[in-house]
Amino acid sequence: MERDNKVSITVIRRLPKYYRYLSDLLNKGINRISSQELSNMTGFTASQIRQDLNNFGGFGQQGYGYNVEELKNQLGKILGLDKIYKAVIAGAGNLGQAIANYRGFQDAGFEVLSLFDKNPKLIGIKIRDIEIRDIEEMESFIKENGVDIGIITVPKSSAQEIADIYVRSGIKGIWNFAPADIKVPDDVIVENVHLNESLFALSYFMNNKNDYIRRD
Amino acid sequence: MERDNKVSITVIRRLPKYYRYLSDLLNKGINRISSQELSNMTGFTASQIRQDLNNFGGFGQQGYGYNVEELKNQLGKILGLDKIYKAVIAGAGNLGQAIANYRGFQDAGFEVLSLFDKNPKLIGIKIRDIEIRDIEEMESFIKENGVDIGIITVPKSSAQEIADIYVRSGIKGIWNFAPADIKVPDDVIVENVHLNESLFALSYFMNNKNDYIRRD
DNA sequence: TGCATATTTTTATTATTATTACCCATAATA
DNA sequence: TATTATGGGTAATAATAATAAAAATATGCA
Repeated sequence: MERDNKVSITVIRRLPKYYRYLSDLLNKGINRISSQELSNMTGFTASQIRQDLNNFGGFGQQGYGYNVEELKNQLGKILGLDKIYKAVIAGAGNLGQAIANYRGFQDAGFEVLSLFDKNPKLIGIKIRDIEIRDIEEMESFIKENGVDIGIITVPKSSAQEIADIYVRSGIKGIWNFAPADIKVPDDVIVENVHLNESLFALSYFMNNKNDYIRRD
Repeated sequence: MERDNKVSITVIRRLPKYYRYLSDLLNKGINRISSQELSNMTGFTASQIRQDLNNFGGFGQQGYGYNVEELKNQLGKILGLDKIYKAVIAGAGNLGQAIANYRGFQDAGFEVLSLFDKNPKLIGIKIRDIEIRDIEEMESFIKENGVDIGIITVPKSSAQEIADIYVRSGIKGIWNFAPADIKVPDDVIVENVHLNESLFALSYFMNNKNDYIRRD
């Protein structure tokens, strides 16, 4: 699916939100939606929504709006949610277990094959049928099973080390929860979830209610 | 600390990252840093860093750079990290426990006073001295203890219900992990952590390596 | 069925916002 | 004291979003 004009990251970051609302609509049995209605739901302007979607093709119909199911499927395809991803989690602490436990990711096509930890007390335990294995076995496990995504839920101090193992094993996507910026080759994608930064932003907004430009 | 010109959210979202790097530098005993060096570390341009910081005052010195400790303290004050916040967590599942367990938040001044859940099997258990209480007691607990921040780690279906309790109890800041957009009055700040959206974005980037404008 | 009118997307244009580049004053350094 | 480093401020550029105009479809009614 080649496109001439590259899409900006700000647009891409909105797509999952559209996708979520479309899923909700579909569950409610609604099969037709206008950009104006989507605007009311999401808080983005109707024109922005139309422009965002038009980056990827004309999914709408003048005078009609968008077909919910079709648009959801199209966005799913754009986001790559029509595929199955194999993932592993490095770090079987609370956060790693929380992710392993959450059914939502599996439903979206992200299957956690195994957790890994160095703590002998955790090794062998199963989280909802997902076994915790020795971190020493991780590299060979990834290679043998063709894992796509590596999740990092270890402490900051060993995050880079884990990232290096992932890269060595051929993983091309890393979901990083450690509060550190890890270094990887250009062809490996890192998506960070920096909870600290989110919490600090909340703190700022609470303390400076009128000193920033609000945009819902 | 009144300022004429409001600051954009994109700037504010970068501040916690600067703060993190400055903390790292301070821990390494480095007490002087230039915008160029910060640029090399963070990936933002030096010019952007200077402009971001200048929104809040001239913390640097021409010909010298920035004093790490002073800049860190100033950013901390701007972010509101010079205060102590009392927080509670609604939802004592894996994610709630993960947050309660993470020392980093406490070190930054965010103290979790209690977890709440409706599951009788969890009530009474302690996570690192933090007790899990019956969700029925949450409202009175918040009022009695003057809680500042409410964290939501319950399933999507009860997220709004919890938010309503928080609002009724007088909480002014909500950290929401449920994959839903909750509705609150204007004076209540909601900071969302939508893990689904982050994961979907990762999926997009993995599938469309050259179709978006990369900006580290 | 056919026409007039309401909707609603698409495309083009304009306005706003964000980022980068540049110059100058100041401080460090040798 | 000369040279280099560096941030602050301002101007220029680029990116993003909003607006307006245009085209296509649906809907209601005679």
